[in-house]
Order: sequence, then C-alpha cells, then structure tokens
Amino acid sequence: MTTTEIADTRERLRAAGLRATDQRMAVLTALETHPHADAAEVFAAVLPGLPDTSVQAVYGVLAALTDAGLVRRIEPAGSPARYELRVGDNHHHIVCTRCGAIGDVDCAVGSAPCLTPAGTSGFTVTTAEVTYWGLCPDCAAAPLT
Amino acid sequence: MTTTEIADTRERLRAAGLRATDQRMAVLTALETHPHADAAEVFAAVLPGLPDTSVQAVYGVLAALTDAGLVRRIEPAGSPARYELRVGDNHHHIVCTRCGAIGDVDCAVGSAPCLTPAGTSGFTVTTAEVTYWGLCPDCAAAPLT
DNA sequence: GCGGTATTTTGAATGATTCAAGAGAGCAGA
DNA sequence: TCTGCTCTCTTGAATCATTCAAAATACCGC
Repeated sequence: MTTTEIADTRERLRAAGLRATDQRMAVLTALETHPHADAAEVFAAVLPGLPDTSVQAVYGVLAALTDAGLVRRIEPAGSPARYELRVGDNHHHIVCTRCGAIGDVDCAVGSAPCLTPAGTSGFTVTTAEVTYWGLCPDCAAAPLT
Repeated sequence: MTTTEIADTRERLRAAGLRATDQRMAVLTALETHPHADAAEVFAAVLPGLPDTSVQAVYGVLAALTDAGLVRRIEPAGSPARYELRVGDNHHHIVCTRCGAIGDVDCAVGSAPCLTPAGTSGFTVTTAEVTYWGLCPDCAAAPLT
C-alpha cells in the first residue's frame, strides 16, 4: 500500500466520522485483498501486520465499518458472516454449494423487478436481496467424490 | 388432527422413506400450525404432546425432514434457521426488519429472471433465493420507539 | 503536548447447532 | 402376533460464531 493509499483510507474513515486506527486501516486493506472474507479470514489477514490485534477488535471494527456504510455484510445460509468493500450498488452474490466460494453478480434486469413482488402479505418492502446457489468454476470442473 | 390426517401424515413420511415416529408426526403437525417456526418454537409446540422430547430430537427430525424434501429450511441473516412445509414451489420470503416476522412471497415475474443473471463470474447457477426486507403490517402501524 | 473520549485488549459468556454413545422404538419378515 | 434388525431418540457434552463487560490504550482537537 502506497503512502497515498494510506492517506486515502484514513480520509475515508474520517469522512465517515470514525477514528482512523491501525486496526481499521488493516481491516479495510485486508478486505481489498480478500473480498467476501469472513471475520476469521480478516483476522488472519490483519495479524501479520498487527500481531497484537484481538479477534474481538476485528468484530468491533467490522461492525463499526458496516454501521458507517464503508463495508457490506452478507450472511449466506450455513456460512459465517462475510464482508465486502463494494457498497452502494445493488449487486448480489452467488455461492458455491460445494466449497462456499462467493462471487459477485449484477442484477440481471436492474433492481426494479426484484423490488416489486406481487402479494407481499401486507408487508412494506424496502430492500430485496438475491442469493444464487451453484458451482464455482473449480468445483464444476472437479470430479465428484 | 383427525384420524385421517394422522394416517396421511404417516403415509407422507413412509413415502419419503422415513419411519413414522411420534416425534416426526408432531414436528410436521407443529409446522402446520406454526409456519416459519425456528427449532425452539417447534420444540415448544411439540413438548405439550410429547413431554419427553429432547431439543436434539427436534434438530434431528428437522434435518431428516429437510433431507427428505418434506420441509424447507430458510435462514434469514441474523435469525436462527426457520422451517416451513411449503416445498416444491419457488416462493420467496419477506422478513420484518423490526420484529423478525416472516411472510411468503410469490416471485413477481415467475422464476425466469431471477434464475438468469448476467455475469455469474463463471459460476453455474442452479437456484436463486430472494429475501425481501421490510416491515410487517403490525410494525408499520406501530409508533417508532 | 494534553486531556477527553472513542477503541482496543483481555477474559468470559451466550445462543444455535452438532457430535457421540447407548437406550429405545418402528417395521419387515416369519 | 412375535422377533430381530436397524433406524431414531435421549442423554450429555462440545463446537462455532459472535457478543458482552471492564479496564487499559490510543486517536485527535485544542
């Protein structure tokens, strides 16, 4: 990470009203390298640079960043929560049913159809979230065991 | 539950290759009364009729029924797993962000658009799952606290 | 540089779910 | 109807992801 990138990351945190701590910088950097990482993976990625970091700090940082809108949290069924930097657009995810790998998917037809379902049982819909399930390229190519 | 319904439930289990135990009958009955119930709610519903039932049995029964295709398991983010009897159709769910209530939603435009996203990063898509988030009628009517 | 407050560290607890071993019950065949 | 095999349940404990709480620390405006 260059000096400029460091300053930039710091600025993003400050703009969100958060203090620019080493841990937060490290978590943001880790998520750039590891998209869709879970808390344990983020922790593992942060540790080499900041050996005294605690797991709880990672959870706290991720929660703060998520609240501030800098990070998006996704929770596929059967998987621990995962985090990504791509926020503000309405993209969805595809999860490999065999290995759990996650990929980004842009909505096929824009956001409109997914957001206007018929018969919502009286509920007021604010957001729609789509999870696709399938096989990642690696698992599709691998032999059945 | 009438005698006919009991026999019918028993037959459904047998047809799925499962033994018709009291616990499984009770869980199926509980899910008829409590759609979208989680394991704890199913357990609570089963207990009056079968006081010796264990929580683990409920988990085991729900897993067996899910494997057999008699029950569908849904896991909204931030909520324990929930179960429903409605299987075989491609309906989705809407979750109340305030109280966690769940409603059924039929796909607005059939299954086609949701199942054919653009740019799947090389993944092979098999199923699509939509979760809508919003407010249930009760919470929408209730004052903000 | 200092002080006040947001964050992190340390340590422990929680909730949902699963694992394992032995007791018990359902069902196919006699 | 009775028997035995096997699947299922009970009992007891463990796991994983995550959160709570109190004290130590570090960031940032002045």
